[in-house]
Amino acid sequence: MSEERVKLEETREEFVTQWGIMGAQWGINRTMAQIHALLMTSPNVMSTDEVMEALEISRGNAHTNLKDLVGWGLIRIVTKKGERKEFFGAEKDVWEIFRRVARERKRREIDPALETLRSCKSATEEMKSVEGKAFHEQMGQLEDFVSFASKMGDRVASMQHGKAIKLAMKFFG
Amino acid sequence: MSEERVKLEETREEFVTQWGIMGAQWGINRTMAQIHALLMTSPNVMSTDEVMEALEISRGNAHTNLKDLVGWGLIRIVTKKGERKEFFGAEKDVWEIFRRVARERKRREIDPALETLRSCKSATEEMKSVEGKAFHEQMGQLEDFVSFASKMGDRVASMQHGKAIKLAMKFFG
DNA sequence: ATCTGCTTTCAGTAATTACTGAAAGTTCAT
DNA sequence: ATGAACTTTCAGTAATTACTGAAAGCAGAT
Repeated sequence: MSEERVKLEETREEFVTQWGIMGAQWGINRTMAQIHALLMTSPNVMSTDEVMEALEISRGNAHTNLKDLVGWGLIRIVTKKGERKEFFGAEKDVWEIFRRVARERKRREIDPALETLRSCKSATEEMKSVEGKAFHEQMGQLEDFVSFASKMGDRVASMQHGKAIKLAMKFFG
Repeated sequence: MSEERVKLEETREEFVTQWGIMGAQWGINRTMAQIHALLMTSPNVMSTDEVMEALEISRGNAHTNLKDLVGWGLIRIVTKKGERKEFFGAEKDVWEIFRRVARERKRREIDPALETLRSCKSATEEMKSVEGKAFHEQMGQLEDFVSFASKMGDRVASMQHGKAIKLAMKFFG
């Protein structure tokens, strides 16, 4: 039985590591992704000190990344009565995780990018040269695509899990 | 008329900068994204030296990132007859860009991550403890979601632009 | 007012990632 | 074989990003 414990912990570490790598590839800081993985697979909420110990990181690092994760809406602060310290628990439902990430990335990254595309498009609105027209056209296509994808994302992210599944079925069927 | 040139170049720089920022946020190296932006908005193919000059970067840097972009299928090498040197031209169709990025990210990042999820899932297959079962279940949900999303991506990416638009219309309609 | 237990900040440092530039490699023409 | 015109590599360096740990801040208990 304790053998099982050991194997579980090993497996969990494998997962934490891989989730960290994946996060890094997608522009999320490695530690943040690892903390997320840790909490996602923790049966109980964890304190800052527990996170520090599990990942062998400093208090400052743990603190910053925990608060960032709260900012992304991926974990929540839990206070136990009688205890002064904060505990953290992760959202475990994958669909909900997806929705929150989608929403935040849109807000933080897509919207500003769209702003630039629009500005570049309108700055070249009246141009007469072939180059100017081509550039304007290219900006228009990018803007259309990005804003379209963004709207799609919104739509999907605001659906209930069940509805999304149904829609997906149509797709494959 | 030359005033227009100046404004166009300024605007193009704005775009190159923003595309670089966006790339960085999505885990792509800034310079690579900037070169991509530059070539996407260039009426003609460009040589390594022209890219170096336009972005004020070294030969090594230009070379590495140009070749990486070729690896992603986002730009192609063009050789002019009589000329020995290589020129580079970007795919400009946004749908095609999307398809290629989707395909590459799947191959490079999603598939390996899925591999780990499956391995973690099967390593905890037979566990009897509550923690073991919960972990196994969580891996299963993640695997289902990731592989589902990946399949969806495949599907969309292998569609013709027109078909995708139709599908999207159903969606909004 | 002071202490205790915790959270937050941040200057300094470490680790990682990206870039430079020069040298080596390649290819083709003579 | 030699050289010209390019491409490729890579050791060294710079820039960026992430982390540490100690100090400061804060809130409730005494």
